[in-house]
Amino acid sequence: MSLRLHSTLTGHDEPLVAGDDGVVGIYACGPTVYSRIHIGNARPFVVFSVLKRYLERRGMRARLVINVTDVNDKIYDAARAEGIPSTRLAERCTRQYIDDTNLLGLGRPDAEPLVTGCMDDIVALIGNLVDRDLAYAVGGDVYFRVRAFPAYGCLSGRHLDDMPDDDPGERKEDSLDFALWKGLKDGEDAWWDSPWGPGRPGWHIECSAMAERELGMGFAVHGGGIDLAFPHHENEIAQSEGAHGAPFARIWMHNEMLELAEGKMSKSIGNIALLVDVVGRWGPDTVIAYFMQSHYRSRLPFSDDRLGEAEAACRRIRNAVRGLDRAVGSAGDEADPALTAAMIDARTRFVDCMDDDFGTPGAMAAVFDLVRAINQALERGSPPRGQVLEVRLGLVGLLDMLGLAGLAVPGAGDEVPEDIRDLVRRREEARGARDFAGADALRAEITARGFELRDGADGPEVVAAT
RNA sequence: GGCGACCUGGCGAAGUGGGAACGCAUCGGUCUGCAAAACCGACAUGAGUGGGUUCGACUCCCACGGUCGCCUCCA
Repeated sequence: MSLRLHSTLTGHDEPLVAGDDGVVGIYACGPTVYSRIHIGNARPFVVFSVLKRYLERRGMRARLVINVTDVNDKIYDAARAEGIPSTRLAERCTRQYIDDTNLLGLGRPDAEPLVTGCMDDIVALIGNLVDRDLAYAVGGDVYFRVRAFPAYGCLSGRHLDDMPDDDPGERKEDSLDFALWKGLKDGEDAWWDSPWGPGRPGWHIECSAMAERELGMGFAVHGGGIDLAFPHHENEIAQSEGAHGAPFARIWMHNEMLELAEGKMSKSIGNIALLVDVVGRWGPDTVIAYFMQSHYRSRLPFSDDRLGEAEAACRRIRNAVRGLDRAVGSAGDEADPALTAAMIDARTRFVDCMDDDFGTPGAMAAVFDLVRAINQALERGSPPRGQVLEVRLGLVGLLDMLGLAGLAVPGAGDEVPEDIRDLVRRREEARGARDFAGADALRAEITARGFELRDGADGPEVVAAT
């Protein structure tokens, strides 16, 4: 069974196949760096990072490329508003983007090209298109001649005849044509030389150039938010396939948008929640679980309630791991066959779901079924140490494929300070003396300090309140 | 106006032409000095509405209603 992914290009699930070098090349459009990224921007980062992770855990080789757009009108505007050079703003925001996404603990992409670092590739690609008469220079700008590329519209299902036929303005031959190179204008403080004069690349050409440079033509997966399908990805196809006469990307994988009560989250609307704030408040595991519990092609409501549910779900998994860790010490000697069966069943269902268009919700469901089986087994008796360790390893293996292995790691919050331990001891003494009023006062004190007391059969347990 | 998606229990959310996963919440139980936490169990005779195809549809087709996205910057 191989992994299949839904492609926007065909409207169907397509088999994922590695390139000739055995590597699955994945390119995802990254952020434009003019402010901190919001939680919506994080969705493709999480989706494609976890996709790569899953492929590698399944023994495939994958190369993930997520670019950084560090030249753009919005960067000029934001820098002007701040009164600093646009290059400085872009550098600062790029660093923040790296810092913020690092908080997720999903690792870095294999390559994160900057537009400013690929100017030669971009100029060469534009030159190629001009040579082929697919582009024309006029007054310092260069435009792509859309009607000269017959397949235009193949990705978004649009037909040229349906497109609005506006006034093309003074420079463009046709209103549909889009800019490959924008000549330097007043107020722009960063520019590059080109055969057509000083200026900067258009928004779409950069991704064509960077994807080809990092992955070659005909790579496996090109991704990004569904809102980029048109015109951005449509234009990328026109540029790259126009220049080479060869397929650009085989599967176009688009994630849906985050949704708020007021509509989708967008910098333009201003209803944003910054990734750094969301992760800071809920922690990386909750944020990743929040994404993984819905399918990447579904719109996903964003709210405190949703994150709160994800947190509760994470807690359920953490508790099962804690249960296993406790069971290692009190192990019996009779293996629990139902537990082993549940382990195998969960792994099979997990992989089936993941292979079917990256079905992370079904994969999560498989994890929860295993969690219940673990809890039931531990309630029934004490499985032997070997089985406990095997199941723990299996569970962590599944979590790791989703980027959630952190749920099995005792967090820093689990380290209980000595003064708290002392309060617990004093409460136990009070309880032993049947001084329940004193015991309850001490419990309130522990709670007030941000810890949660859990009385169990083996005595009290203290964990950091979440 | 053009293109497209979606409508599943209180909420979120999957899969599937023939038993409607999973999570949250709720309720019942176990545990406890009492709680909390944790765990266990229960929880949609039904999938926006109306037709059609089929032995049989939530799952396919059509219509209607509703929600939303793209068509301009957007993950």
